[in-house]
Amino acid sequence: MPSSQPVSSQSTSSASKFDRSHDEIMKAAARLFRDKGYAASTLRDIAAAAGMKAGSLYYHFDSKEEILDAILDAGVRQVHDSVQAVIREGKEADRLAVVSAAARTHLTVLLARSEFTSVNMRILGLLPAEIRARHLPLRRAYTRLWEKLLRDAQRAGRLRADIEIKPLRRFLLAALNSTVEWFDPEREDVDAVAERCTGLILRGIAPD
Amino acid sequence: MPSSQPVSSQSTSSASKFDRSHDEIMKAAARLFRDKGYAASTLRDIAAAAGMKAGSLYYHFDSKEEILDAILDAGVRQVHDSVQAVIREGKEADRLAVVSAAARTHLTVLLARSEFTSVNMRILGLLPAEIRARHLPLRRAYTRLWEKLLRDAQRAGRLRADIEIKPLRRFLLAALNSTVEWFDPEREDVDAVAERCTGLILRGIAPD
Amino acid sequence: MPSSQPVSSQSTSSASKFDRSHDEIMKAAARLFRDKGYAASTLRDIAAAAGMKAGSLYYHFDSKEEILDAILDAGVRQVHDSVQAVIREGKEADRLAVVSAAARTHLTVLLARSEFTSVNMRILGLLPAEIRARHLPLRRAYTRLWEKLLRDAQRAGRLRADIEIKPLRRFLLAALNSTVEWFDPEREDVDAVAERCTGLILRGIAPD
Amino acid sequence: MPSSQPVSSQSTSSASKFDRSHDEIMKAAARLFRDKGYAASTLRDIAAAAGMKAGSLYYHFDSKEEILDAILDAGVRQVHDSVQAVIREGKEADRLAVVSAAARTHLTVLLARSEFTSVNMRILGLLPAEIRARHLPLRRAYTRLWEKLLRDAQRAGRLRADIEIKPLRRFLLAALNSTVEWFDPEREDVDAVAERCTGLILRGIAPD
DNA sequence: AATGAATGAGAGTTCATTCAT
DNA sequence: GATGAATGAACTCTCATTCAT
Repeated sequence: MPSSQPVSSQSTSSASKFDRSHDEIMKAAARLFRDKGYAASTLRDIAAAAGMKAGSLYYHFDSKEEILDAILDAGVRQVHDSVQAVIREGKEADRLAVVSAAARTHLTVLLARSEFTSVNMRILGLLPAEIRARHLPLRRAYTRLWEKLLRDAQRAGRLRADIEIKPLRRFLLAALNSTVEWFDPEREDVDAVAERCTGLILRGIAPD
Repeated sequence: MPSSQPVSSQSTSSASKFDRSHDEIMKAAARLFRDKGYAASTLRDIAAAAGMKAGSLYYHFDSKEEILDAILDAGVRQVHDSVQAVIREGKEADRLAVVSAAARTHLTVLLARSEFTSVNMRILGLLPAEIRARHLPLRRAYTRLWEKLLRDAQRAGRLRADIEIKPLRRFLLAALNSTVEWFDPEREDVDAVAERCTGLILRGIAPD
Repeated sequence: MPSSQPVSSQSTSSASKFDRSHDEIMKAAARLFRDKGYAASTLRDIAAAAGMKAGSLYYHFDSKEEILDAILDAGVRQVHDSVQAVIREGKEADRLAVVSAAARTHLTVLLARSEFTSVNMRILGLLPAEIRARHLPLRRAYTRLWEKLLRDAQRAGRLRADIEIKPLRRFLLAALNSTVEWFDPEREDVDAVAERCTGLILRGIAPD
Repeated sequence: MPSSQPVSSQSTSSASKFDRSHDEIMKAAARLFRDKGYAASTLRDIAAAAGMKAGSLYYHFDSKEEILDAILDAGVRQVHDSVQAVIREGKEADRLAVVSAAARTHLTVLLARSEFTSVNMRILGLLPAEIRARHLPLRRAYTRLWEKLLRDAQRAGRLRADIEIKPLRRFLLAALNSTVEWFDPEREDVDAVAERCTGLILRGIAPD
């Protein structure tokens, strides 16, 4: 049962000590989950990375799984909301340009803005079915957002007509998410990567 | 120190008892590692899936890590050799057609032929740096194979001239590998998927 | 790398909970190691004897071997310091009387005062060379203490002149240590045993 | 229930393959038990040292414990018989000289002639009470042999009158056995060691 | 709000033992 | 006579979790 406690992306100084620790834990856990996976990340690791001892985590979360839930939840919410905003803003624009903008946004949130979104993309598929199931509804909402976007583009004649939407959406998002595997924020620029990726997705590799 | 004991893809009845058990263990472990990750897969799980008890695994492997090493090694070797063969056969053919064929082969091995290749693609990035390092040389050989293939195509004018090879290779392989996340062998046809993927990669989603 | 945390011989009520448990574990382990050997003593045995569960030992020690190290270290330190004190006090006394007093002290520490010293004497020789090597320096310091003591006595003409020091020291200490094999604190008096032993060592069994 | 299969001290070429393997196992096991203790010596180690595989041991012995029993048994029997022979030969001789000869013989068997005797001296005290109990009768026979020898010497006025026999026997044998801890056959001569030891035991360390 | 100290379940691993070949 | 292959029990060790302080 993922809940939607608003995760303060930047722990403002006005936030309570509780909220700050809460965020610290989630960020620390997210980084570990993303880098080593859920099972391989111990609560002692997480606590240490958050500047406390393992037992203290239980003041903020009821279990390791609850930390994971909070992270997964926040991660999907963040891309979803960001991409939805872009789509809304693009109401009048060229449909293909919106697809392109949405892809760029997805990549930006994934690679630069949220430590939570990348956790989703990287480890959700490896988690126990039971946990995954809890997060399906939210994921579905996001995939439906994309399928609608793509269907609109196709209807507007801005997408190759012979492409089936659902498989396309799957491939498209998976391809975007796969950047997580090799992207290194210290060596690369998110915008440049986004530009390249969308370019490839729109026009492919073959010469015209 | 990954070694290259040839893993008999199908345990023939002629193989010794040792070889059959050895293969059974590797396959069982590969399936579990791919589905739940390395840390979350227990030796008891693996043994049960291979039809034996946990202690018996040690007659065949010295440690859990050694099982992993054998799997990762076999997985890379298999795609590498398959794709290399395709490239060799395509000596005279159109360079872009060879890229397309290589992609199809990569996908086929990944999704249908080898239980070991998919383990690589799915969990290598989550493994401890120390383990990952052991398998880097082999991975490098495979990525170099692709980069050469792509560079040749570009020189032949069969690839958009403005694309940088290394980032392209990264995105291309990651995109192909991402199919592992959603591909369901019981509901989909590998060839159809390969066709769609290569189509998208070659020409993109935008209408001409 | 044996360290020298002072082991409180009697866990005073003023000691912290940690220190009390730490000592309890060392004492329990020492008794078991001495009676059954290192390999035959399980962590469950030790934990039970110390009033806790196996896993809890790891809050106090990093491994079974570390417990052993701490015990061996404490054991040698205790005889060494006790005997050294006796030698210092005997500065002015008859050299042979000091040897005799040192032997008595060695026996007293070994049989009555320290649960750690007897572990050394009984199982050190059976431990893996690697472990033994770690404790050699400390052992050496103790044997040198005795050799100096004996040499001084010989120079003072209080020891048969034809005896070689090193072999004597070896035989002497081994003979004293061998009492551990049969001494039963419930049936015998340490002082009486010490008296008999030193008598035999000084004058032998033959009538004058 | 220790049995008395005659252990061929030197595997004569006339011995059957069975007997040779049987002896090989006992010797290999004895060396390991003496050097590392019973619990720390694995059947795989023993088998390897005897030139076979673990499972093969069961063709010769029913269990690890049975190997131990055979070794302990043979060890005591050997010193017992050797010392008894010396005593018999010394019927007419000076009682103290016989004690001295017995000690020399004990040391020779212990350090040079039998790989089985030293096992007894080194690890019997660490074994489970249940095993130890099985070998008590034989040990008793040996200690009684010595006590009689010493009592005779004392009655003949060749032993200090104020010495109690039983404690003396305990100390004497333990002291002799303690040589096992430091004796190195490659660096020392058994006879020389025996000479020194008996000298010390007879006359002590103090000058006359 | 956090920690020190402990726990119990289960992890990877070892090993005496078995048995078909 | 001996081995290859397996087993089950028990080992050392890890970890999520608890709770008094």
